[in-house]
Parts: sequence; structure tokens; C-alpha cells
Amino acid sequence: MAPQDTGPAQVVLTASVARRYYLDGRSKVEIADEFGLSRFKVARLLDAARASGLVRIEIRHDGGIDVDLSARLRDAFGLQHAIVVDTPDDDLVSLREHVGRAAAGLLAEIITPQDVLGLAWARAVSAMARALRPLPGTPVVQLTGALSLPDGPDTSVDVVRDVAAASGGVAHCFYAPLTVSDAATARALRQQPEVARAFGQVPSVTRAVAGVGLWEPGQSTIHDAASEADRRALRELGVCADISGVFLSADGEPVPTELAERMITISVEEMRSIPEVVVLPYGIRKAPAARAALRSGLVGGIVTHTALARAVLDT
Amino acid sequence: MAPQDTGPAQVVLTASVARRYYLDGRSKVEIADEFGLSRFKVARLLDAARASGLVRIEIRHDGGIDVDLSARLRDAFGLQHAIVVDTPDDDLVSLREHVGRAAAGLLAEIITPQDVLGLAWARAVSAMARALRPLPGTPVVQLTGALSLPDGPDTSVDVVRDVAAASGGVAHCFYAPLTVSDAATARALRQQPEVARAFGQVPSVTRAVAGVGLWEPGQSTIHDAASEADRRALRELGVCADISGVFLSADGEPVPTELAERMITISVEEMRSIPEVVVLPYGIRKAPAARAALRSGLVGGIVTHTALARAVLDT
DNA sequence: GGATGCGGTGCTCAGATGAGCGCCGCGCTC
DNA sequence: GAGCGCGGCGCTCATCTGAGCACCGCATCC
Repeated sequence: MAPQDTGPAQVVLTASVARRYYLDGRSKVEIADEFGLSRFKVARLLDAARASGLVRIEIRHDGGIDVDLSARLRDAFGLQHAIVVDTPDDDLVSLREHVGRAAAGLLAEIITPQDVLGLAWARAVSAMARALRPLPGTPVVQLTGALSLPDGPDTSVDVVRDVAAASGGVAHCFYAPLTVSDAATARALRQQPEVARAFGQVPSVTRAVAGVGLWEPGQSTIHDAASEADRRALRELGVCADISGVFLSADGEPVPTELAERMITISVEEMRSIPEVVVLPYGIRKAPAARAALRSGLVGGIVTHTALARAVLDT
Repeated sequence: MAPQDTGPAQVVLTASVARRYYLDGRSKVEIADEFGLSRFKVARLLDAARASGLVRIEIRHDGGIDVDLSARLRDAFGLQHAIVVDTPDDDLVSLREHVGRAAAGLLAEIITPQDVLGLAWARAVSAMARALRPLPGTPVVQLTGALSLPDGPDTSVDVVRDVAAASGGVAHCFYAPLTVSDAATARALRQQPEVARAFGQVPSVTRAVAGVGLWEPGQSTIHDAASEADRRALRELGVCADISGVFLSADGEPVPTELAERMITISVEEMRSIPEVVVLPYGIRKAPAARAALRSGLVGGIVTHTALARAVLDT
């Protein structure tokens, strides 16, 4: 006896109303007048149109950013910025390039002339530097000593100088290795005028960019450059991740290490005092390290890719 | 120097705001509070999201009705109802079934117990009757005499009786042919109590359903049943279409014919007095006839299919 | 150095909108 | 036939929203 839930004429009317409202931008009052309905009726038709799936609204970005994952990541860890690059790739070099490019975009967006930019060394940071377009004259501060990689063209010094050149700002850089053989040498190096001058700028740094290492072979340049004894020692201390020479346990607690004392880099306290540290993890295996970094509270921004973001969130 | 038009962080923010607004149904004020923005900023972000294509709204019905064409047809001809069945088919039998089913749905939707339903004979009307689900006890009035087709199981009488049975209402039907050999016989037949009783109900008919014929071979049961002389005579009078025995020129003007006087059917005036006549044209070739019917002003509703609707509108 | 224009922001105020409520008609039950 | 429950409708009133405007900072140009 009942006509079906909604008849065809109803469907057509609803669709017409929905079109006028959602696509033509008319007000419900106008539509009500036009169709000879009450504005309440129009509102109910529109509700029905939404509920029945006649009107479908989707939010999608085709510029290579997964906006949904980005927002979830940002909200899950209370971050200031999260960018998840949408790429099905799983080649590390390609991922790094994508993340670097997105980080360059983010930096260009959020950096103002009042900012002071700190850069740790990481291959992703180097990729970012290469993709960077001119910034408004921002000073750039080197946060870590240089690590000479056989395959890497850029050292931390190069990156800082390149970025400063692009920004037209001052480059606070120094020539020193990332790690030395004993704490005394490290302390001595930090006293060097050049190094001391750069590190003296750290308290004024407002944004920093760093990579994230996982304390496993091939997942951290620091790990790979360390001695077998250091590798084992840190593993036994429960080190899971490193951010610019700051070591973290799996749940994000800073882990004091003897190795850190032999490194030319910033301390946990210095890092914590930087208003926004942006990290650039990539590669699905680094999920535990990324999670540790996000849990540490040291990080205010992240640029990564879909697979890793999902892995971090699905825990 | 300018960062690109919108940076990645901006995109993520905009998408989050759009999600909250369009998908979660929050008000702009709530969103502004949540994100620490002014409500104006939220409104502008949403505008930008719409403009940039980040938010896409589409209105689509997957129930076999082309809502867009339906509405265009309704508006173009000022109809009360237009239903365009979305089918890529071009087989006449299949089209007729689809149109019939949709017409049954429309009828079930718009018929009330206060209505009086008139039915002309047409194969599509017969298809509709077969698809009809129970109606609220509506009286049904036969509007045309019977035409015996070799392949048609239903005559106009059958259709009326079936529909009345389904509705539980009274069937005002009669046994008489659609056309006879001379006007005097037709007049005499109309005086028959049974026939006169049915036609006496015509002024109270509030909705009628009829087919549309194109005055060409194979496009009108009346044409095909007519003598060669009649076919030629009407062609020379400029007859393009017929609706339930009412003949129309290509621009929808009623054409008085001698043939009409030999038919047991309603007059133009009677048809015009019916508040809503729903026609069921199908088959792309009938476009001129459908157009004529819609232009005539006699028609208040149409049920047809995509190809024909498009052909009618693209003129 | 001051005038000018432009993009981005948030204000006012009128008009649009939503939540909740009461009314009405219908079908069902007893 | 009276009572009941339900769904659809439109009202009120508080809130939300949009159009237009004024303001600010910045860059540009005489």
C-alpha cells in the first residue's frame, strides 16, 4: 500500500533542490520560494539528500598530499604541522625526494623574516635544501657537525650555506665533525669560536629541521658511522631513535649516552627550547623511530609519506 | 620570493576545516573556536576549498533515474513531473519496460485516494500497469476504445481492470473498438450506456496516463492500424503526434481530423481539462512527437529515457 | 618621505538557519 | 467509534552566516 520510501518525483525534486543549494549556492529561503515549499521542507529535503547519498561531498587533494592522514597525524600527536606525502612508492631515494620537496614547501610557507632556522644534518634535510625556493632573508644556524658520507655530496655545512644563500640570510656554520673519539675533544671543539658562535645562536632558533634515525643498521647515519661498541651500548640502553644526535627510547624518553658527549650537536634541552622542530622520517621501517620522535614532545612538525604515517597511526 | 599560492600546511588546514564543516556538520563558529581562527577566516577557507576543488560536491542518483535531465525537462516545459530513466539501452521493448516501471513508481507516488485516474491505451501504459504496485483505492477510467494487437496480451479494457483491481477502486471500463469505419457508428457507440458512463467520468479525472505516437510506420499503434488513406490524409494535415487519439502538429497544435471522429476516445477539450496528463514516450525516433506533446500544453508529466530526453532538449 | 594600491583581516547588521516544539491528519487498536 | 501513536509540517527564537565595509601592514612608486 505504501508507495516506496521515496518515489521518483520526490527524488527528482530533491535533486533539483540539492543542485540549487549546493551547486548554485542559493539560500534555502530562495529555493523555498522558487519551488513553493517552506524553508523547513527544503532543509529536510536537503538532509534527506545527504542521508540518502544523493548528495556526496568528498574532500580530496590531488597535489600529492594526503590531507586526511596529515590531519589525523597532526591531531593524534598535537603537532603544529603535519604533511603526509601521498606516494605509493617504497623506494627510499624516491621517498626522500618527495618528503624533501614537501618539507621545502612547508618551510617556504611557515618561515617568516623574523624566524631563525636551525638545520640538523640528514639526507632528507639535504633533499629539502635542494628543493628549497627562496626564503625571506632568514638566518640559518647549523645544529650538527659534519658527517662525511661517501655517497652524499652535501655535508651539514653545505646545506646550511646553501639554504642561507637561498634565503639571503646569515649562515651560522662551522667546520667540525659530527662525532669525535672522546668527550674531551668534543668539549674542546665546542669551545672553538666558530662552533661556539653557531651554538650561541641556538637559543634564538625558532624553527629547526631534522631527520629521524632508527637505531638499526642502515636506518641511521649516526648508527652506521658509530663503532660496533657504540652501536651495542646504545642498543642496550634501549635507544630506539635519534633526532639530530638526541637519542630516544621507543616511548620517546631522552636517553643520556656517552656517545652523545662525543658529538658536536645540540642537547635535549636546547632542542626542547626550539619552538618548532620539524622532522622528516621516511621509509616504512622507521615507524618505531617516528613514533618515538612524535611521543618525545620534542617535535612540533613532521613531513613524511603515507605508508609511514599509517604505520605510526595504526599502533 | 612568494611561497606558492597555498602551501602544504595551508592545504591540510583547509581540508581539516572542510571536513569538520561538510562532513562532521559543525558550524563555522565551532570550527573557528576549535582551530583558533575567526569565523570569517573559516568561511574564507571554505570558499577557497570549494573554489580550488578540494571539496567536491556531486549530485548523483544510482537508482536508474537521471535526476539532472529530469529536472531540465521539467523546467524546460513547465511540467509538474518529469522522470528520465537512465538507461543506455536502445531496444524498444527494454525501454518500454523501464519507462513503464518508472511510471508505475511515479503513479504510486503521486496518486491519492482523492484522485481519479484515466488510462489511455498504449503499450507503455500496459507495461506500467504490469509494474504497478497497489494504489490507494483510486477509481480508474478508461479513456480509449480497445485496439486488438496481435502481440499485445492486454487491451485497454484489461489494463483498466487490472489497475482498478490493484488499486481496489472502481473500474469505469467499456468494450468498444478504438476506431470504427464511420463517424455515425462512433457517435452511436459513444451513446451506449457503458461507454457513456465511462466518458461521463472524464470530467472528474485528475490524472491520466497515455502513450505518445509518432505519425509514421511502426511509431504509432493508431497509425499502423489506420488505412493507407487515413495515414496519408493525416500526414497531409501535418499530423506529427498522437496522444490517446488526439492528433498534434509538430509544434503541438491540435489538428482536427476526420479520423478522430471515427474514434472512441476523448476530445482535445476533455484532455485539456484533465489536471495532469502523463505521457510515456520512448525510443529515440519519437523525439518530434515527444516535443509536439510537450509543446501542446496538454501534458503535465512525462516519463521517458535519457536518449529521448536529450534529443527533445537539444533542439 | 609620503602617497598609493593591494591582500588579508575582522567588524556590523540584516537576513538565513537550526533545534525544539506543538499541531494536524492518518492509520491502528480495542 | 474513541483513544493512541506516529510521521509530516511549519512555527518561534536563539544562533549562525554573508555582504559589505573599514582597518592594517606591506610593498611600490613618485
